[in-house]
Amino acid sequence: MPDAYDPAEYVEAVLSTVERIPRGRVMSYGAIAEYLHDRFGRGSARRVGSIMATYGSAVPWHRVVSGAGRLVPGHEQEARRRLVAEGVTFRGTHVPMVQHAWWPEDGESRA
DNA sequence: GGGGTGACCCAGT
DNA sequence: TACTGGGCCACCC
Repeated sequence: MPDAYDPAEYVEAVLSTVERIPRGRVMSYGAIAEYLHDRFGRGSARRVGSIMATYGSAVPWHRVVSGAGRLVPGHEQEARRRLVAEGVTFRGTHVPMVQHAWWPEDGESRA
């Protein structure tokens, strides 16, 4: 398909995806990149991280963690506080992804 | 146009 | 379990 790819649109997609993460669930940068890659044909975990660093403040950024379940660098305390309040369990300093990982098409009765 | 950088990820040691 | 190296891709000098 032709290049109908619009950078601003990709940013919107990332933010809107993060907003859809339910309370008590988390998504990794790589998962978001992979999910959006199906529609945009582009994108990488690094790009998602970069976008979150710039525009993340407008969305539930604490629900986005690394693939290994580590919290956002520089905001670990804040992120942990919010996640615990939402019922997320911790194993040491990281989130057990196998238990809390979420996927857009899963658990959401699509509108 | 070229090179450094980053809220990443995976495999190998 | 923790660290390292290579790959990745868009952004910013």
